Amino acid sequence: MRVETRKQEIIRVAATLFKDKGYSAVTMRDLAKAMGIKAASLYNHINSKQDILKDIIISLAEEFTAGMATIMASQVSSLDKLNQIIALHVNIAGRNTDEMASLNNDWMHLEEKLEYYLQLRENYEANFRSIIKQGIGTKEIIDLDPDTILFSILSTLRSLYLWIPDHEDYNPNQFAAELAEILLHGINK
Amino acid sequence: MRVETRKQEIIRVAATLFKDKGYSAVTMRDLAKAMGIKAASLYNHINSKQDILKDIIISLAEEFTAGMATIMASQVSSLDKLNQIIALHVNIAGRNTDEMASLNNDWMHLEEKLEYYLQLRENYEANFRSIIKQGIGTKEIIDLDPDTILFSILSTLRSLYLWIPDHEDYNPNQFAAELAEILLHGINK
DNA sequence: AAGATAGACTAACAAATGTTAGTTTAATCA
DNA sequence: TGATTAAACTAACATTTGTTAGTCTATCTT
Repeated sequence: MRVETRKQEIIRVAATLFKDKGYSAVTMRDLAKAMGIKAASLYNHINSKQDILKDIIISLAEEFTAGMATIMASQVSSLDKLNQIIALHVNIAGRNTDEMASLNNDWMHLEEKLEYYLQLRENYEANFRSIIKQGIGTKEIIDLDPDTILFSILSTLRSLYLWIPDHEDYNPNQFAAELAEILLHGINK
Repeated sequence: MRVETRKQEIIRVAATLFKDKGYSAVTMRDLAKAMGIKAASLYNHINSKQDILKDIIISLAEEFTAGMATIMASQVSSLDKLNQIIALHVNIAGRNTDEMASLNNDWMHLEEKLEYYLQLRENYEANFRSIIKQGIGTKEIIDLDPDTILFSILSTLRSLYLWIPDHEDYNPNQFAAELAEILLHGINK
């Protein structure tokens, strides 16, 4: 089975609506209308609105966690790890632009899974920070506050979901390289 | 009159609630409870929920517009203009962390003022982009896609409202300088 | 003291919201 | 063919939501 189930279709359409208006502002009737059915019919496929959000966010968060684990295990320089992280974000964001909006903007509306999500995020950022610190230790990276460096890079990576849909002709690999150039080497000539 | 009016107090408290849950998820009863009064009492001071959002966002957007106008008029290098922009964001975000959340996350819920807001934003970004292009022209800035450079820097500047409250001891001027170092010269040693 | 004002209250509203129950229809499988 | 299933429907529900109307009270102003 390679085809999308009705449930997956609902979740995908929900993500596009969530991207534009946010989870709280999208009603089940909005979602139903976008699907061409009545709101009650949605419940033949999904359990609740909350469940849709959970499916969108948790699967994405776990994909980032898995990607980071691979990077942490690779035996390369800190700078190369940062390059891999940038490529990871470009890759995941490129395949999930709508879903990334929910991950970034609606995670606080998770209920049962909120704590789990926060654990994944803290773990991800801790790994990211440790790579930066290691790079500072080996003098690959300038000796500035690791939190500020992390904040700066991660802010840009988190916003990729906004940039990508406006540049449909972009080449992921080339774009990741250009972004790495800007983030790691700066823009000053 | 230097003291806060009741209306200003309501708007300020609303901004803190909007920051945590977003405009759509905050009810007038939530806001009333945070103020220690009943929801109906809010309407002795404000016209509507929408009006609160408008006040928060438009005044901030106009402050950015004014700041950008000053920078555009200054006769300095492109790189120095970028430094001024970074300082502008650190300054405004530092004094309005809660309000910045609405500007970033809830602008799409503006109704009558949505078009006006979008005009201000487009104008702001056009000025920002022109500074980058000029810098590329004078070889101050590397010759990469101006849109990508703008995206990268602006993503970080837009996220400042998240960084600042977690670092209460920060020195705005020193922080702006450190951020400029990272954004303009990169982190690679 | 009288009047005005600021700012709270109760009561109520129409509309919107997430969801459930039970039913119908059309396609698939034995 | 008959049974099963996937997926839609109508109707309704209990809450929640933003807001209005009208009232009361305490504090200023004249």
